[in-house]
Amino acid sequence: MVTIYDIAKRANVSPMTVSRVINKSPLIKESTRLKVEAVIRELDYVPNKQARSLTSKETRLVALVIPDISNPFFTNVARGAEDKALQLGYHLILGNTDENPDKESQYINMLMSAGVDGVLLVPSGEASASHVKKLVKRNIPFVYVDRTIPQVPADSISGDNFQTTRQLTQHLIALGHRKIALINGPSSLSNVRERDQAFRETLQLAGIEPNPAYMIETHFKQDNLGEIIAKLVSLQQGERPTAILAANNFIGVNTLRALRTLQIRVPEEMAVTCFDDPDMIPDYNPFLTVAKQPAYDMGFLGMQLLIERIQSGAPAATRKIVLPSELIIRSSTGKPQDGN
Amino acid sequence: MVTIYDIAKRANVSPMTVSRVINKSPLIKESTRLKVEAVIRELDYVPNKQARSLTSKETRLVALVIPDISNPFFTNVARGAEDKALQLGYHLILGNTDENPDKESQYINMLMSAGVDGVLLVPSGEASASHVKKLVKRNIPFVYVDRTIPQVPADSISGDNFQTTRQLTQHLIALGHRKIALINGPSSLSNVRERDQAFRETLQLAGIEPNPAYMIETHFKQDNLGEIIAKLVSLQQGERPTAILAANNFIGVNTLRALRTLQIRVPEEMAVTCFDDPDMIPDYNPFLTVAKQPAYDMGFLGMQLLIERIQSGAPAATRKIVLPSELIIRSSTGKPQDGN
DNA sequence: TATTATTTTGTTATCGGTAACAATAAAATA
DNA sequence: TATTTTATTGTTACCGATAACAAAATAATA
Repeated sequence: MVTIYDIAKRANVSPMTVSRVINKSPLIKESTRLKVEAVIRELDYVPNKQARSLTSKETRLVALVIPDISNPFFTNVARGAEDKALQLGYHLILGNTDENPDKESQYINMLMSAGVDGVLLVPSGEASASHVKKLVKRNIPFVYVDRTIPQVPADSISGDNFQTTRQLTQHLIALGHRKIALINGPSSLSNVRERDQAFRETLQLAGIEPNPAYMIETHFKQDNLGEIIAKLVSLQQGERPTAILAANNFIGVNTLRALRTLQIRVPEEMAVTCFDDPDMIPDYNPFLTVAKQPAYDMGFLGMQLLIERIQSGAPAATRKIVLPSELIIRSSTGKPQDGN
Repeated sequence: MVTIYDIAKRANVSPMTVSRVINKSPLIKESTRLKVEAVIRELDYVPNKQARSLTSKETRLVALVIPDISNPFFTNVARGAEDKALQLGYHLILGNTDENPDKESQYINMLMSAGVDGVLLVPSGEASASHVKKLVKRNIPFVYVDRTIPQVPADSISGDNFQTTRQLTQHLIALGHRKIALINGPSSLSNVRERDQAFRETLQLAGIEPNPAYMIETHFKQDNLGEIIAKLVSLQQGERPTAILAANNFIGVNTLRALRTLQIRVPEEMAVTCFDDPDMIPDYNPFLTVAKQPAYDMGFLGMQLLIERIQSGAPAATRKIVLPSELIIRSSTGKPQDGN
């Protein structure tokens, strides 16, 4: 490996002078700079970041810890985060937690050891608090994306869960639905709690009393919702919900799949809508009515917040950015059938 | 930051002893090991990888350089690569090139400086040769994924372009199509050349002479194919193709979009099929007939090849893995209409 | 118990850079 | 020309860990 010592010898200067040239120090004579630069090019020298980090204390590595890159929502978050990181000269390390706090904890440990300058984190629940505190203790900046751990304050960027839930619920109500089920994620997630609350409030504002049988808690992963859906549709005639609001794209798709198995037509017999588009490339065969959250922007802006913190260009107080989402009405929602 | 020196002082041993404990050296007395481990836990010590890398010459960082994580094909590659990397104790750095050789070159430079131990690369064309050679020069192992640069040999993992193209083409021929257009990527990509060749051969084997007007070269990015498709369908009556084979998912989707704009029905007036499923979650509203390449496996196995090379557990000769794909027949392909 | 062998621990130098200070060369001033 | 400033360059020590060798502590043997 070519080092500054090799360059120094060949250019007949001291290593320190080479270091100064590399770092564009202004107190270098033009002639020596040219001489050194020539040798650098000649030997194809690339500075060793490990050695630099040892004194500078920064690695220019940041991590993005998300549940699953396969979820199109997080794919877009990742792309946004990567674009901003590249722009500011940082490298992005990717980690999938699968909503598993243990895996998340393992990751955080590895990342601290790898010396990342900061972390963009989608926490997997209350259980994340303990390892997030480790980041605080080590003074490693981090930014919450999509969800937060209220006990451990930090900058955050997320969708407007209240506005979005209201929008989707009101869309269904406006179509005439009054028996609406909410299939939500685990209540250990802050965004889940907000969606739950907004859902209840919106119903009540419309004079509909929330029905506990319609409030279902599951998780945000790819999975089989057969039982849950079967139970819902097997409710007494007149009790069966006419619409389902899925709290994320995986739940939305799994709901459709379960309904198909049960041979229940969408939207005729059951309207379905969800948070986040399940499609990366939605425009060729759009079907689901969704509330599309600005995933790319969340990643992009989140990375910006993070790097500002890293470079201490951020105010002391934690910042909270909430982005609105867009309701996209397609064909999975319609009026309820007569008799319901 | 807590260092081995802090641990050493507190445990009344030398730093070297601490180092030995951390590295599980067998020549440490049980009692001192326990004593040191206690202090390590007490002070919440995490070893500094930068310092380690300085002597060990390895960072346990690997990079995945792909065109665009937003393409579901590469999303799956990424997930596979990350899973394997984690399993073997490596961190994955993600880079999007957007099929742009300059951006790719910039990345490779940054990655070399970051000291990655290896690179999983989807090269963006012949122009990649120059920066790939830099990796060779620096002795940084890399593995080609999906495509290769034949001038610069290295391990590779890709789909079976011949078998897959044959499958798709034969599927169309079996349906009765004889006028089939191939909308391919840029011929600077090895997989594009293979698909082109396999397409011609399959046609000829069926006694169909490839029509130059049906062989179109574009690129693999999200884009508007309006003009290209308009030109195709405006061909003389009896000359217009009845089927389109798109060489990747983006082209497939863009083709559908352009056909819809032109109000041409799929599959009645035009059958459409493509490489790679455009859907991350395809099972809720499947439409496109596709040849699904095992993207996850490509990432997973590719990472395995790479890390074997890094740890010099690989044979000297370059290895080439070719994976078969699966034909998924859905509703975007059908028999050609009468009169064609 | 003295001596040798074996365990276990400590010292020193090094990895490739850079900060802090020292020294030299060139330019400005007396 | 001698002296002071200023512009450049060089030296030394250190970042945190580890390899290579040295030394001390303990156990085994005579």
